[in-house]
Amino acid sequence: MTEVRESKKVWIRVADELRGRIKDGTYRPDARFPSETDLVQEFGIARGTARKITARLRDEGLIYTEPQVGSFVVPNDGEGQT
Amino acid sequence: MTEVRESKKVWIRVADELRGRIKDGTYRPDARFPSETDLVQEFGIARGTARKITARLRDEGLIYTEPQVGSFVVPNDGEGQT
DNA sequence: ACCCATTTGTGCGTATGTATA
DNA sequence: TTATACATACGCACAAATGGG
Repeated sequence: MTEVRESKKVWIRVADELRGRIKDGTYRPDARFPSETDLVQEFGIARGTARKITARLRDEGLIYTEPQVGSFVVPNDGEGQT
Repeated sequence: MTEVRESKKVWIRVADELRGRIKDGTYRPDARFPSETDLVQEFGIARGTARKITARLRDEGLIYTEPQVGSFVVPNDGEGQT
């Protein structure tokens, strides 16, 4: 045991990674954002943690969620707007 | 507290029961295996739990699943195969 | 071809138990 | 005690494919 996890919280690290993907265009506006299950599988985290992460990104206004449908990247690049 | 440690987990208990039915011949080779809904009703469990159980039995090679059709007991009891 | 019930696949919402730091 | 994290478990909703009439 005694694993360090880089002394950073898992949800913080994953959220940061996802935030980066949105900003660098890996996840484009209006495109589908990974489901909770997707995040669980890709990052090997618990579903509760995945929920916490999407909730956070939603709170930051980066994605929006449609219940029973999925989450999507918020349209609006965030720059070219006068 | 009331110590109740009968292998608590629901999915473990139900999976064990179903595994037994396959091995004792209650569910015969090639016969239809209960659908997720059937398991929900018979054992009073949630569908997610039923899915987890069928996934497990599938992983054990006891049943196989055809999407939109159902699950079936794998032919071959597993006895000596020359 | 069409409807309809069934069944699996998928996705989110919620709660509880356990373990760890 | 609290926060984090994972596993389990229940609920609800919708899509797509299959199969019987």
